[in-house]
Amino acid sequence: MRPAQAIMACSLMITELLVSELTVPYHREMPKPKQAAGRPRDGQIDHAIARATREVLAERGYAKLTVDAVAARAGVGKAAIYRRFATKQEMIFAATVHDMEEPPPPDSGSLRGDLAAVCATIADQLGTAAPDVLHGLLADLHGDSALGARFTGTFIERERFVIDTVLDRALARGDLARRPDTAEVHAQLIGPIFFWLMILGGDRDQVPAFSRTVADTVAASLAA
Amino acid sequence: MRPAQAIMACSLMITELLVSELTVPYHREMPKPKQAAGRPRDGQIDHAIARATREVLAERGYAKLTVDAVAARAGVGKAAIYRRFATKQEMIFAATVHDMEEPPPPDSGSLRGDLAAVCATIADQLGTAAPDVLHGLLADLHGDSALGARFTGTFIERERFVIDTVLDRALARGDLARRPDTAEVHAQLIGPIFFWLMILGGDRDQVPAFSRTVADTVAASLAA
Amino acid sequence: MRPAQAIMACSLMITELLVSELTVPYHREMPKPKQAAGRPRDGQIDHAIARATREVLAERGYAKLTVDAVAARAGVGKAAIYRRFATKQEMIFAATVHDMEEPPPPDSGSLRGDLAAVCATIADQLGTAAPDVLHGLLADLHGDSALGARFTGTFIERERFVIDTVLDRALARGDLARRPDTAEVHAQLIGPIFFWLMILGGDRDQVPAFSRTVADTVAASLAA
Amino acid sequence: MRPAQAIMACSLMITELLVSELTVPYHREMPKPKQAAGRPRDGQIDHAIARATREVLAERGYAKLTVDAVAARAGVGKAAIYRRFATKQEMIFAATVHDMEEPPPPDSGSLRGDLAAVCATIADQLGTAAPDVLHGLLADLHGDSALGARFTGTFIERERFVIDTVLDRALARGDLARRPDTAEVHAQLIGPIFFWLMILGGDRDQVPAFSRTVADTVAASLAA
DNA sequence: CGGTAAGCGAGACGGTACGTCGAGTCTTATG
DNA sequence: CATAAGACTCGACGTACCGTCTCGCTTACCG
Repeated sequence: MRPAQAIMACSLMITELLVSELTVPYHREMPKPKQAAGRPRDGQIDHAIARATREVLAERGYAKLTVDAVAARAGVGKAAIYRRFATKQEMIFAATVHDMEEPPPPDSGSLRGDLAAVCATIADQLGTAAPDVLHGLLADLHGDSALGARFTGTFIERERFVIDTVLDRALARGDLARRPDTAEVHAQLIGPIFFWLMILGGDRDQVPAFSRTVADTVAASLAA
Repeated sequence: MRPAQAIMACSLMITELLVSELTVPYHREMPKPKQAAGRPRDGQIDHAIARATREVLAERGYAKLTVDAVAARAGVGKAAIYRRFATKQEMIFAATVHDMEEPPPPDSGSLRGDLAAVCATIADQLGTAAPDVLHGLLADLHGDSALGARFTGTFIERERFVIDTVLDRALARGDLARRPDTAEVHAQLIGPIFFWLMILGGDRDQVPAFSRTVADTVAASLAA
Repeated sequence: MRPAQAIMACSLMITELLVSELTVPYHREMPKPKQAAGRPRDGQIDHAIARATREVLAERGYAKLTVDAVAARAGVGKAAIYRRFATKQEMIFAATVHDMEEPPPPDSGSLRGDLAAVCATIADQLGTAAPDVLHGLLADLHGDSALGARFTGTFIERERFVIDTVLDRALARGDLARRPDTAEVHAQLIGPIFFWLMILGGDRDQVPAFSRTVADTVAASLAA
Repeated sequence: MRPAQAIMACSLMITELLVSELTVPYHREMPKPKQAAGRPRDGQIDHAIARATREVLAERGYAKLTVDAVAARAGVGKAAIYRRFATKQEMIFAATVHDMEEPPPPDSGSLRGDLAAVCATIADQLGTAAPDVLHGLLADLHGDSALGARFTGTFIERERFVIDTVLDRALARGDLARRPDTAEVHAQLIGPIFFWLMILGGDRDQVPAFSRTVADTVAASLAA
C-alpha cells in the first residue's frame, strides 16, 4: 500500500466516524454521558419536531414558519422545542440539513469521473432543497455565529473533505501534476450549480446535464 | 457595419436608456407628471433614507435593521418611508443594489479577455456588498414576487445582457463556433465567484486572481 | 356543674382533639392505615419542604415563590411535593398557617378580660405573619374551593369557637343579657386589627395597645 | 365663620380638586402637556380597555384574567394596553378602583350620624366590589411598590381624609374632647365591615345594619 | 430473606400566559 | 398635499411556571 492510499483509507474511516456521530440528533445541551439523571428526553419528540418543521416549511415557507405552528403540529409544547434548540433557526437547521451525508464517491478511475460523481451528488441535494429554506438559512447564519460555525462544519467541511479525497486520488493516480487549492475547486465545481438553481432559478431538469458539463470543464482545466 | 455590430450598437443604446432611467430613485407611486398638486416630495429625504439605510445596515446588519431605526437616523417619519417603498425590503433594495450598472466592457479583442473583464466587474460588485445583506435580500425575495421580479430585472437581466453581448462579439469575431446557452455561461462564470465569497467566506484579496482563472477556464471550455 | 359549664368543658376537649390531629402534617392522600405496602413517606421531607417554603417566602415573597425553588432548596424532587400537596397554595398553607392554634384563653373573670386575651392572641398571630403571604393566600382561596374550605375550617372556625366560648362564659357569668351574633363580634374584634396591620400597614408596636382599646370598646358595646 | 369651619371649607375644595384630577385616566407615561406631538392616544381605547377588563373580571375572575383576553374583548392590540399600563395589575387597578370617590358626607349634626354616613358609603363600595378582585389586587400590591403607593394614595388616603373631616367637625362641634388617632378610627370603623365581607364571607344584606352598629359603637367609644 | 410496592431526586413533558418587539397603517398638528 | 411624531393592530418571539409523567434507584415491609 502506498502512502497516498494509506492516507485515503484513513480519511475514509474518519469520515465514517464523523458521519455516524452526527446522525445523533443535535441537542442544545447534551446530557453528560456519565449518567442520565432525571427523565431522559423522548426520542419520539425529536422526530416529531423535525417532521413537523419540514411539513410547515413545505406548506408555509421559511418566512412564515412559526415555532408555535411547529409545536402545535408536532403535538408538543414550545418548551420541548426550546429545550433542544436555542433558536428557531437552530431547529430548522437541524430538521433540514443536519443529516445530509456525502461519503466520497467510489473511485471511478479518473478525476473526471470522480468530479462528475461528486457534482451529481451535491447537485441532487441542492435540487431537492427548497430554495427559500436554503436562502433563509443562509441569511440567518449571519448574526448567529454558533449556527454559522455549525453550518460550515457540517455542510462545507464535509463537501470539502469529499473534494479533498477526490483530489488525493487523482494525485496518487498521476492525473494531477500538483495539488490545486481545494476551495477553488469547490467553488468552481459547486458554484455554477448553486448559482443556476438558487439565483437564476434555472430548470431542475437540466441540472444533470449542466452538472456534467461543469465537471468536465473543471477536470479539463485542472489537468492542463 | 455588419448586422451583428448593428445589433450590438443598438443593444448598447438600450442599455444606456435603461440604466439612466433606473438612476432616478425608485418610487412606490410616481406622482403623475402632468402637475404636482400639493407639496412635492422632498428629494433630500430620498437621500437621507438611503444613507440611513446603508448606515444602519453597516452597523447592525440586515437581520437587525428596523424601519424605525432607519427613520430615526434619517430624521424622518416612518410615513415618509412607506410613502416611497411598499416594504422594508424594497427600501433596502433601493438603498443598496438599485444603482449598480454594468455597461458591457469594451471589446478586448478576444472572448477570453471579454469574459475576464465581465467577471472582474461583477466580482468587484459582489466583493463590495456585505454578505449578510445580499443573503437577506435573496431570502426575502421568496414570498415577495414583485421584489423578486425587480431583482431579476435589475441584477440578473443586466448581467445576462452583458454576457449576451460578449458572446455575440465572439460569435461575430469567429471565436465561437456556435452559440452556447447564456444562462449556463452566466452560472459558470459568476457561480464560482459567488460561491467563493458568499458561501465559503473566502478571502476577498484572492478574488481577482480566482476570477481570472474562472474566466480562462470558461473561455477554454467554450472554445472547445 | 351547670349545663353551660358542661358544654364548655366538652367543647374544650373537642378543641384539643382537633388541634392535636391537625398537628399531624396534612397529606394529600393519606396511605390507608390497614397496611403500608411499599416504602413509607419520609417524615424528614415533610419538614424540609415546610422549612424551605418558609425560607423562600421570606426571601422572595409570596408572588415570586416557585415550586421549583422550594424543591431545590429543600433538596427534594418536585414529585415529593406534589405527592403531599395538590397545589402550590396547599403547600404554602400547610407551611405557614397550618399549626396555628388558639385554645380559648383561661377565664379572666370578665368578658372584657377574656376579649382582651383573645384579641391579643390573634393580634399576635397576625402580627407575626408576613402580610404578602396572608394576602396572597387569601387571594388564592377564591377559585380553589377545597383550600377555601380548609382555610375557613382552620382559621375562621377556630377563632369563632374561641369567641363562642368566651361569650358562653359571659352569658353564664351574667355579664351578657342576651347572646350576640358571634360573627359580628368576631368582625368587630378582629376586623380593626386586621385592617390596621394588613391594609393600613400600621405600626406593629402599637398593636397591643390598639388591641386593648378595641377589646374594651367591644366589651362596652356588648354590655350595653 | 369660625376657624374650624374655614379649614373644613378649604379641605373640601382641595378634595374636589384632587378628585377631579384623578378622574383623568392614569397613563403610564403622561404626554408632556406643552404639546401633543404625534397622534394622540385614543380616548375610546382607554374606555374599551377599562370596560373589557371589568367584563372579563366578572366572567372569569381575577385569577383567570389574561391580558390577551382583555385585548381581544376590547378589540385592541396588546401593545395598546402595555403602552398605557406597565403591568396587568396596573390595568386592573385602573379599571376597577381608580375612580372611586367619596366626598365627605354632609354634616349630619352629630359625630354618630357622620360616622354612620361614612361607614355606609364605604360599606357600599366594599359590598359592590368582587371579593376575589380586591384580594387579588391587595396581594399584588406587595412586590410592586409603585402600585402599592398609588393604592394607598387613592384608597386609603381618601378615606382617611373623609374621616379626618368628620373628626374635625366633631371637634369643632364639641362632640369630642380631644383628637383621636385617625388611623385607629379608620381601622375600627372600616375593619369590621371589611372583615365581615372579605374574610368571613358574611351576608351582604346584613351589612347596612351591621355598619350602623359599628358606627354607633365607635361613636360611643370616642365620646367616652 | 427476597419480592414488591411505594418512595425518592432529577428533570422532561404539555400548556398557558407573560411582556417585548417589529411591520405596516392611520391620525394628529404643522408647514 | 407632504411631513414628523407617534398611536394603532396584528402576530411572533423566547421565557417562566404549573402540575404531571417518566426514568433508574433506594427503602421498608410482607410473605
